[in-house]
Amino acid sequence: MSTQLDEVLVVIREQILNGELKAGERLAEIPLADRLGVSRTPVRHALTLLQAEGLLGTAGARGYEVKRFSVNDITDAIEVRGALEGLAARTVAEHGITRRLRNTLDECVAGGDAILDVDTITSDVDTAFAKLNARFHNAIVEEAGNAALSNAISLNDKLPFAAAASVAWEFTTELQRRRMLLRAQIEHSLIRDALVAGQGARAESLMKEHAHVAMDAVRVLAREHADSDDVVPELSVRLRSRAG
Amino acid sequence: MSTQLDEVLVVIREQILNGELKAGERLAEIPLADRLGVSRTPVRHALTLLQAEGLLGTAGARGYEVKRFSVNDITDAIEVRGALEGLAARTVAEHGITRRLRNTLDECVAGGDAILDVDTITSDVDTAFAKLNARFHNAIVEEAGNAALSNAISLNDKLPFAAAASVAWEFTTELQRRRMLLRAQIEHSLIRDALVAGQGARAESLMKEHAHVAMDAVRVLAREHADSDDVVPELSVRLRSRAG
DNA sequence: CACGATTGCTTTGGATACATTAATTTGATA
DNA sequence: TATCAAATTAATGTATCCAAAGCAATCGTG
Repeated sequence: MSTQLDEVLVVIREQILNGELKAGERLAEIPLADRLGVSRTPVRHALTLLQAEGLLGTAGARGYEVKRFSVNDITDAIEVRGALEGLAARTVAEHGITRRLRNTLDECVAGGDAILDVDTITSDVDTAFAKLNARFHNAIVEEAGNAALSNAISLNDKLPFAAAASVAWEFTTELQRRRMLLRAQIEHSLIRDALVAGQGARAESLMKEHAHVAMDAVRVLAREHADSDDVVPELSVRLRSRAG
Repeated sequence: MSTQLDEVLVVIREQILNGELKAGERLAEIPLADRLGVSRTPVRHALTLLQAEGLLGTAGARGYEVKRFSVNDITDAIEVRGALEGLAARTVAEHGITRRLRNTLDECVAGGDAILDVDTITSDVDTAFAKLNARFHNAIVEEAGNAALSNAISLNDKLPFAAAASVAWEFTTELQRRRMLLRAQIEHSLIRDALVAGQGARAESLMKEHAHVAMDAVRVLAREHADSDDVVPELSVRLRSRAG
């Protein structure tokens, strides 16, 4: 069962991502509440939470405004994810991988091989790969069993395009898509190997390097907007909708 | 000017840390609001934020409860800080240290030398050192200029004893205190050197290792409670009050 | 004509009242 | 006596109302 607060939270997040709420735009409670058809109460609540998430900043002495995100802001957030997931990978390797995680990772790697064994990388393919990718990353983080780490990652994942689930991009050429997915798949396989072998330092550095797949993808997609703030809507239209 | 929400937030945080609100205790809005002399509105607001901070968990389908923190939870959070500050240090080293940061770090190191050049480490000494320590760490993180990173660190710092400012402990012996502070001071000096020399990998690994000072301190202080949950109040009485 | 102050309007923060949902207790039946 | 169901109670979620704090605009004065 979903409360109004949750819905408002989700809707505002989406509207920030798809550019319906523009960067720098001031968010007043009353217009928002009217537009969403609820009272000010859940809206106010949502705004403070979104500020805590880093999607909103304070607008002067009064009210909030949508934060601007440049390409650098996005790649910075992805690098943070790399550092955190790197710690997760090292922890898992040092504690010894469990049978359960081993199975999950094997499934993800095998599934990735199966998905990518096609002639042309259609948009369905990278949508499917995105799911596997998210499962792979989440499994490792959970297995680390570090609550503070999970906390930090889930906060970071709320920033635009920082989440590991954001791999499914609308690349312009099929070659780009293929190369990025193959690279990710190979790295997944290596990370699994390092975890199985208990190679903590190697797992960590592989995972940090692995974040560069997403960083490079963002840079390629946003090349022409490198210095501009507010590339979020631009990138959003190129992020395949992965509903369900 | 401080709003009611901010005050309530601070008060509840403190009461969780000093054990006035016990781990596992269920937090209902009305009693809390009564006790704090405000309405339910700011209390509800604060509770959701504290949940986002990781200090509260959900109690079944309804309401919140104070999270339990074991020694491992605390050291885990400190290790997360190490990973994040490690990234900050590497970033700063790779971008090249600014004159401004260089000055700040030099001041912190020199200040630490001066503070520690005494016959006996009184409790005032480590209180003073804690201030310098916080300044040292904050300066590096800020200089990295990564908003997502700052975000993640400030979230993590809200977990019990995870913040770099939590170095001032009530150790039982003067020898323990001296050894810990000297170790921290030496590492600060090395980190500064690595940053100045542009040695990114070294700065990162030094910073990660540096977090182990705090981890070790927590373990020593909480040795007798290693397995118990809810060591937070126990540690809190041993954390020197650093008001001002 | 310009600058400042006062007044009025807009907007946010807080409290209270109302509705809705979960939990607990009591009663009835097996 | 135990279990299940229904009803009552308690607590949460939402809306509206009230007060206080900014911001703007207009009017007055220098």
